[in-house]
Amino acid sequence: MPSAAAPPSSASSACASAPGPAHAASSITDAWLDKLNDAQREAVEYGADDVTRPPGALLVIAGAGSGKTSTLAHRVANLVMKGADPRRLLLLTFSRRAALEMTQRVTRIAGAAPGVRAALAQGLTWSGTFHSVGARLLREYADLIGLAPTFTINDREDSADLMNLVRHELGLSAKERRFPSKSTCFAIYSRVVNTGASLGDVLASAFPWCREWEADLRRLFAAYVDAKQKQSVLDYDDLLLYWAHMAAEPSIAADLSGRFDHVLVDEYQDTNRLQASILLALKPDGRGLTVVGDDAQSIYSFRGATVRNILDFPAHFDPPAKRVTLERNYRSTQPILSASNAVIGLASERFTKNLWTDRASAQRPRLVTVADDAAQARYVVEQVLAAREAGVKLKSQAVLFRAAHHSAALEIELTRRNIPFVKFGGLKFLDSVHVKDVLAVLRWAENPRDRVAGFRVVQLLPGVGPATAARVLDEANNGIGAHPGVSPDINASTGSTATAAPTAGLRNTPAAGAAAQALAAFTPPARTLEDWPSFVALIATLGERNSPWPAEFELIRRWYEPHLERNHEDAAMRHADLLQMESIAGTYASRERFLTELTLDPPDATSGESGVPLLDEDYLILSTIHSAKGQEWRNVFVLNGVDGCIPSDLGTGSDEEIDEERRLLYVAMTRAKEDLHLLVPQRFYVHNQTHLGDRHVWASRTRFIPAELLPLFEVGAWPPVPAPAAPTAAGLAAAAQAKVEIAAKLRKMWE
DNA sequence: GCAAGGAGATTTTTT
DNA sequence: ATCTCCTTGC
Repeated sequence: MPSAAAPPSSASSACASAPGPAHAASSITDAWLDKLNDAQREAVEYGADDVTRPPGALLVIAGAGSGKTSTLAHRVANLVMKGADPRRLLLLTFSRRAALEMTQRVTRIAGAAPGVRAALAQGLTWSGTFHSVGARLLREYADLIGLAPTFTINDREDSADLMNLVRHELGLSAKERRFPSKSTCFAIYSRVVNTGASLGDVLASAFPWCREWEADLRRLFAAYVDAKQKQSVLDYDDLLLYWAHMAAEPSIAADLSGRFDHVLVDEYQDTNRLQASILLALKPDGRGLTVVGDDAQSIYSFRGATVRNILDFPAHFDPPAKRVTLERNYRSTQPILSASNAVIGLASERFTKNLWTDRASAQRPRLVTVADDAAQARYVVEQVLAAREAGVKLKSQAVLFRAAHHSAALEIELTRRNIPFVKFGGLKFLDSVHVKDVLAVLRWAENPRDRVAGFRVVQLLPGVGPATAARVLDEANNGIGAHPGVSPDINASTGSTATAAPTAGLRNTPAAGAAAQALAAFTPPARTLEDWPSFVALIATLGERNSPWPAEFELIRRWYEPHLERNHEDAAMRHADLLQMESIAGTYASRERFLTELTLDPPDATSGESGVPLLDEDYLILSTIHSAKGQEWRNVFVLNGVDGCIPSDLGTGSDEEIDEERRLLYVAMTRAKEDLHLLVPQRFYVHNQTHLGDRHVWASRTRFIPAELLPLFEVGAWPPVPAPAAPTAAGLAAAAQAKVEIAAKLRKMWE
């Protein structure tokens, strides 16, 4: 086994000293690979005979349910068995969930060889999302590229808030015609960064209604970048952008790419240009590079992901990348697969894979018409309970939907019936005000230049609004000064970071101390006087780092309590959240780790009113289709299979968008192993859509299942036997109409 | 001049 | 549930 003290860059010696596992493993190698089919085995063994000379690039096209994760895990395990140093493997996955699963599976698969298992357990350290790996590398190289090593990371909301601050400073909010909202501005900026396209092109293709603002937006983005650098703050895109520039910098590139012998990427169809450029910079000739993906499951183009990455991959290299296609599906029954294949077969762009399975079944996927949202919820609950009676755990059943709020009615029904569930996607625990407040205090303590955090924190005090907060922050900043290492060139493509003098990086203690002193000297408004001293004391304590890590969190929570109670009716519930967070905080090694990892890998589940179910408890899965990627369940329910939901009203602008919505339905359907239910509510309730108030919308079956596909489904209605008084479509329309009219009359009384 | 609270509109999907 | 605009009150 390689000695733990070996520096990462001394690969060959580490490998040479590790003949044990390779030899011990070879005797069992064949046996454990026998479970793989020919294509999988080809992908696993490609170029693995001699791990000291990594082979050219490998592209694995892996259809839904074709054992993609397992194949990737086997490949990693095989490389390690053949002597590759696990610490020199870079494993990039899409989500934290996927990263975790990968690590576990590799460990399990390699478990047959004890030496390998031990090597993996402590060695497979470079495994994570692009963003989290980027953050780690940037902290390591911060001094070399003029970043403060204590930089904090803004999530999307924080980034939009910063965009907003900058927008006000530039006076762009006071235009006669309304300027795009902060989140739109940020979305445009992010798209430019991630696609590598020009601002003009992005506006024309994705934000045509903002074209008139191009010049102002350009000014805004320049100021935004400037603000981030002055504040030592990075947004999500920066983690990739700085990484890409760093990897392209000759003085750093050799060291950076030299530390990884093999780079393996999962879900490659969901990467964007910027991520592809990082990979190419790390492995310019493709040696040691493996990417796995499925063009039919590309569902993140709204984030700049492009299928072209996967389609163009082989031709990037000379000789072209080796290509292996996995077409055998191990997950679903034949009827489910046939229906899914038919749906994706109607895409305007043809996909070449033809998934097959030998899992026969008489049960076709069900296409169930229900009256409305409420009936849909009742149907799901009854079917779920019936399946559980028959021995199917709640955990093996999932309900999938296009948009997070589509499950609202179902959540109410589940809560009413006391059925535990966990919801993935949509609003996060971290998005709630109280959690963000507390995190802002932490972030401000960690990085006193972080204006968004400070702005938020100071305004928690009664009597402090935007104007006073701005004055306080200006005072505090005067005491700190800009980070000396700021290199304005880093965002320019020609940026020469070589000139950026390495700095020791301002440790935040002096900066935070200076900020605290400025606060103490500040004269707050009269209404704030009472709360000021304890606030200053808190910031000073955090700045001096007088209390050890999780205790800091408790200090903040105790300080925050009165403000929480003053501002929120439901303080008790929110307080419980904070207590829960406090216990989570204890599981992180330091304040910095806690902040970084919470921002990059937020806990992605929220649960029903009854609180988070215990891990060993059984619970139903609710998930957006996006968050369901890579998962599988025995029974799957897809909600709202109607036009306007899938495809979403907002995603029907272009043919490409429609095809992406189609792939979304395909992804949803292919999650099911045994039983698939597609729900089609006839009537859809829209909230606050017009000034007339709420209204019902008549929906029709999704255009992705046209009449000619119906034979592939078991078509039916629920409840099966309509009650005698069941309203007709016309009756329902009349009722809906009457409701609106009565509501309007009642309002008229007071006009 | 500024903070605070209310009304009304608006909300896909995520690292 | 949140953002923005508007009014009221200090």
